[in-house]
Amino acid sequence: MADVAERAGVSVSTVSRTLRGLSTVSPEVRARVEEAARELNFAVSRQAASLVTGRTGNVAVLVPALDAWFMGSALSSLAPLLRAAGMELNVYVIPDLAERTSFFERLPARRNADALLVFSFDLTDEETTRLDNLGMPVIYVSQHVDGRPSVYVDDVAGAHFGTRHLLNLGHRRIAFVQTIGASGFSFSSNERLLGYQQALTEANVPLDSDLVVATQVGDKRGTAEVLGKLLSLREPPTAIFAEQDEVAVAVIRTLRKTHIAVPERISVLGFDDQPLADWFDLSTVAQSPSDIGRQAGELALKLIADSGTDHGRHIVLPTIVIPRATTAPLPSPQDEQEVRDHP
Amino acid sequence: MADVAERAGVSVSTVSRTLRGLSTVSPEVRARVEEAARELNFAVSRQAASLVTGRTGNVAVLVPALDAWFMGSALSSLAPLLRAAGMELNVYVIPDLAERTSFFERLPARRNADALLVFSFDLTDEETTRLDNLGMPVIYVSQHVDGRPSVYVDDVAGAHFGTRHLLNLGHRRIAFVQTIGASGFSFSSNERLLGYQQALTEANVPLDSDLVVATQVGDKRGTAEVLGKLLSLREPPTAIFAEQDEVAVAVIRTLRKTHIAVPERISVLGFDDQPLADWFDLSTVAQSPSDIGRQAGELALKLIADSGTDHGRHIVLPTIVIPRATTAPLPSPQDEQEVRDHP
DNA sequence: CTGAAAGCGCTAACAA
DNA sequence: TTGTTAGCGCTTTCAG
Repeated sequence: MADVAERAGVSVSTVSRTLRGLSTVSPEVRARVEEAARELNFAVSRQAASLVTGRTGNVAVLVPALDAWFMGSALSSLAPLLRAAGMELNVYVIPDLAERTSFFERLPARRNADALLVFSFDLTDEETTRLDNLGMPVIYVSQHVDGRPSVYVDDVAGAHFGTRHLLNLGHRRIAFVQTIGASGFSFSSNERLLGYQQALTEANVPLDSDLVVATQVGDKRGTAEVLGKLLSLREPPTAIFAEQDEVAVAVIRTLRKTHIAVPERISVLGFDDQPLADWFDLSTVAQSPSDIGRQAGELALKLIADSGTDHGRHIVLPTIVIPRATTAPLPSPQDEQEVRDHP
Repeated sequence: MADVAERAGVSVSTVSRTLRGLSTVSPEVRARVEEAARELNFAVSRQAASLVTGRTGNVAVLVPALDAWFMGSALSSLAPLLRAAGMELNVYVIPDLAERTSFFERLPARRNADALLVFSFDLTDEETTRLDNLGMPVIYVSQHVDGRPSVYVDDVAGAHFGTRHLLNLGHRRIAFVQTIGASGFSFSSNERLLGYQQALTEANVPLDSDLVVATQVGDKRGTAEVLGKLLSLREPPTAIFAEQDEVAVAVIRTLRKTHIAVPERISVLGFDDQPLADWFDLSTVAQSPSDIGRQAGELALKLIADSGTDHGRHIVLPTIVIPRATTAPLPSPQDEQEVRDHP
C-alpha cells in the first residue's frame, strides 16, 4: 500500500480511503490512486485490515458433508450472495464424530469469521452453548434452536400436505418410512412424522404403529426388510410416504423388483424433491434448499451489520406437494380384481 | 494473548511459542500456558499471525458450482485433509460469466490464501496467465494445463476401455453422445471422444460421424431429438456410449418410453459412476472425484510447504469400467428375430 | 529456555 | 480533503 501511495504521490491513508470507496477523496486523487493500484496489481490484505477493524470478511458454514444434494444446493445459492456482499465463504466439513468433537473443542472459526451458519446438525445443549460464546452471530439452518436465529422448512406442514394428498387419492392405509440418519445429523424426522399423524387424525383415520417403520439411506437390505414387514401385514398399506426421496426411490425399486406395480398397486410419495425425484418421476413434497441458503445468507449479513437486532428470529419456509407418476388414486375393488387377473 | 501470558506468568513470546508447539519450551511452562489458554478460552487470531508470517492458513478453491456430484465428492474428501493440516477451506463459486469476469479481474483470493485449486474450468490463456501472477501455487483439477500442476483422470483411456467393453460384447455400431456443457465448464469431452475413436480404430470398426452426437445435460427435448437421429439411421446403433451418466440415464428413459428395451435392444454405457448410475443399474466408466480431491489437496499442501519443487507435475488418475445392467451382448440374429416377434 | 522489542499492512482518530 | 500517528495481535529476531 505504501508503494501505491508513493506512486500516486499521496499518503497511505488516502490510498486506504480510496480503495475502501470512502467519499472523502477528491475525484482527481481517486483516479490517480486507482490507476497506481491497478498498475501495481495491488490488492488490500484482508488480514491486515481485519486486524484493525475486527471484522474478518468471512462467513463460516458448518456442514456434515458436501456431497449431499441439500448442502450443494444451499451453498450454491448462498455463495454468490456472500460474494456480492464482499464476503468470503469458509467451509468446515464435519463428517464424523472425531471431527465434530475437535471442531467444538477448538472452535477454529473463532476470530476467523463474522458469522457462522450451522447446517443440519442435531446439536447437544453443550454444543449450542459453546457456539453461543463464539463471539459472532450463529445462524441455525435446517433446524430450530430456541432463542437463536434459525432458518428451516415447515416439516410438519409438509408431511401434513403430503399425507393429505394420499388421503385425497382415497388411501387409508398409509405407511410412513422414517430415515435413520448418521448420528447427530438432523433429518427433521420427528416433525415429519408428526405432520403425517396430524393429517391422518384430521381425516379420522386411526393411527397404526405397524405402519410406521424406519430404515437407513443406502441400506438396501434394511429397506427390503422393512418393506417386507409392511407387505405382510394383515392389512398392508396402499400408499407409502417416505420422509426422504432417496428412501422413496429405494422403496419403488424394491417394489418393482417384486413386481408390485407403482403406483397401480401401491402409491409412493417422497420428501425433498431432489433431482433424483424427477429422474424417477417420483411424487414428492418439495423443499427448496436454495431458498433456505439464500434466506440464511441474508439473515447472516443482517446480523453482521447490526448485531443485537433480530436475534432469536426464526424463518420458516414453505413446502409444496409435487405430484408426479408414483401416486395414483386408490384402485377401486373391481380395478383391484382386474389387476389380480392380469398381473 | 497478553491475557494468557499474564495468567501463566510468562511473556507473550512464550505463549506464542507454546501454542505453536515449538519444542523450545520447558514442559512445566508449557503446561501452565496451555491451562491458562484453556481457561481463558483463547484462540490465536489467524489474521494477526498471518500478518507477520505471510501465510494465511487458507486454501482457496474455485468451482463452477457446488450442487454437482463431482464437486461435492471432491470437496468432501479435500476438506478433512486440509483440516488435518490445519488449513481452512475457502470456496469461490463462479456460476456464470459475470462472476467469472469479476473473479479474474479482482482476484479476491490474492493475499488471502496460500494455494488455489481451480476445478473443471476451460480457462483462456489470459486467465491462466492471470493466475500465474497470483503469487501462490495454483493447482488445476480435472483439467490439464501445460507446465502447471494438474490433477485429472485419464479420460482417453477411460473412454477407450468403455468402448472396448461394448466391442467385446459384440457391438459394432456404437454411438457416442457428447455433452455440451455450460460455456467454459470443462467436460473433458474431446479426450473422451478420442478414446472412443481409438478403440474403434483399434478394432477395425470404421468411424462414422453420424454416430457421434451432442446434447446438453437436462435438455430432454434435445436428447430425444439426438436419439431420434440415431434411431433413424440406415444402420442404427446397437449401443450408445454417453460421456456422462446423467445423459446416459436420460437416453435410457427416452428409449424405454419408446419401448426400446435396454439392454436387450440397445446397450447404454455412461461415464462417471455417480450415485445415479447405481440407482438406474447403469453400466458406466467410473472415475473417483474423491481420489481427485485428495490428490489435489496433497499436492497443494506439498507446494505450499516447499514451493519451487514439483511445479508442472501432472497427476493422472485411472478409470475403471463398472458393468451393470444396461450393457449386454449384441443380440444374435435369431434373438433379434425373437425380440421382434414378442416385443 | 525465556523475555524485550521491532515490526507485519492496514485503519481510525486526530490535526492540519 | 489530506497527512500523521498510534496501534490491531501476533511472530521473530536478538539478548540474556
